[in-house]
Amino acid sequence: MKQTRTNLSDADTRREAIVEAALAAFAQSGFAATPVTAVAALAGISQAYVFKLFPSKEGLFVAAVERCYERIEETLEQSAGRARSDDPNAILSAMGDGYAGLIADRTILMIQVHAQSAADVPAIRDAVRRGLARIVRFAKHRSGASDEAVQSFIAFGQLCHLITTADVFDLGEDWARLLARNIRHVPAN
Amino acid sequence: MKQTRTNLSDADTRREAIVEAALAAFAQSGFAATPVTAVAALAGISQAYVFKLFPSKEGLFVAAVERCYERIEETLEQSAGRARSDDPNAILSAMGDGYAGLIADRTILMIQVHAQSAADVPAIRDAVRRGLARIVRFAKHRSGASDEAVQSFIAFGQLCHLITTADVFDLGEDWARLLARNIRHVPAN
DNA sequence: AACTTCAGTGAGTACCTACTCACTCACCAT
DNA sequence: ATGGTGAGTGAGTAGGTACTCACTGAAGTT
Repeated sequence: MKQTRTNLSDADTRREAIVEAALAAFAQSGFAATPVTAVAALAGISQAYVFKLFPSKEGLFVAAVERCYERIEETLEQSAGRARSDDPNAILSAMGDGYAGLIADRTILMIQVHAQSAADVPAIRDAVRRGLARIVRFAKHRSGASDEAVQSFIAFGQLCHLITTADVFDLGEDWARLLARNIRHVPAN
Repeated sequence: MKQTRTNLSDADTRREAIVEAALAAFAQSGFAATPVTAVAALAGISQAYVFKLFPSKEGLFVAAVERCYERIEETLEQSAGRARSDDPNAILSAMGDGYAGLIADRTILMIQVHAQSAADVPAIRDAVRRGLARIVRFAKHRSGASDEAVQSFIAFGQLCHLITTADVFDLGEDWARLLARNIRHVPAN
């Protein structure tokens, strides 16, 4: 029995730290190209202990993807509360602002891109589906916007991912300006 | 001197075959997770010879990405010719139809997704940029549509990629139908 | 003091993979 | 025949990486 702490046990604290490190590490190089040692080093522990707390590299990646979508939903929720009116489009727009801030450091954005790329692994594909389901449902019900508006919200989010991964912002060329027009972009300080 | 053939030399024929094999192999597992042996096996030659014709795995992948965007541009061009009217939106719509057919077998779609995921490699990021530039410029000038319409064309293309990688078509759930609404989808044969 | 529990690790194992190199073989010109 | 050229490969090398396991050490329990 462990009731000396009302907080998480030490192992759970570690698990948290590892997921956080996994977000950062996998965001950099993706699922296949990121060794578990990189995650362990970032978390400041041995690689062996990572495998004691997570069943496999795949399981660790799935945990990171889940955390990623949780954080997106939280962010949408908070920013929806900051909308100036109850107009569905105003709420969606506020969510867009919040999301732009969230992905400023690219971590959450790149995890999604890498997860999409690794979605041939069934467990990863399922995690992406569950995450998408959460976000789409939340955006729809919280904003009350039309299906078309929510779909467009997601579509332009994907465009934003593309622009960011290819570093098209601030490129100056005609096609680049066309793509990036009116896309919210918070530079990563 | 080699002028007994007006066609490609044998080495160039091989190069072609290898790029074709690379498209298929990399589309399956992505850049990092696809060994060059897989490409070689698919092309029916030894791995050593692949490295004689391409400088590195990275160079091979870049060649595949370039081929991918070439094929997209060709497809857009052909399908634009089939538009029923000169109305910009009709032309863009015809391009969308053509693209939906092109990505039916997922190869061209997945190469783009994997390239985006591997875009931290400078040469790959540049290939993506060049490809995007071609497509955006072509779509804009050939259709004569507004910047907004072209941007939307690309954004919904990205949404289509997401839906496809996560296998959301035919999922039946509310959020899945919302996302896939009016997205062209040609089932793979 | 003896025992249990649990966070944590060093040092493997077994396998994979990018890339190289010395070599073969078929064909052609002289 | 002889020698050159270019397609093509078998057999490496060097390094990386997912995952395992026997172990340590500290803290609590009895």
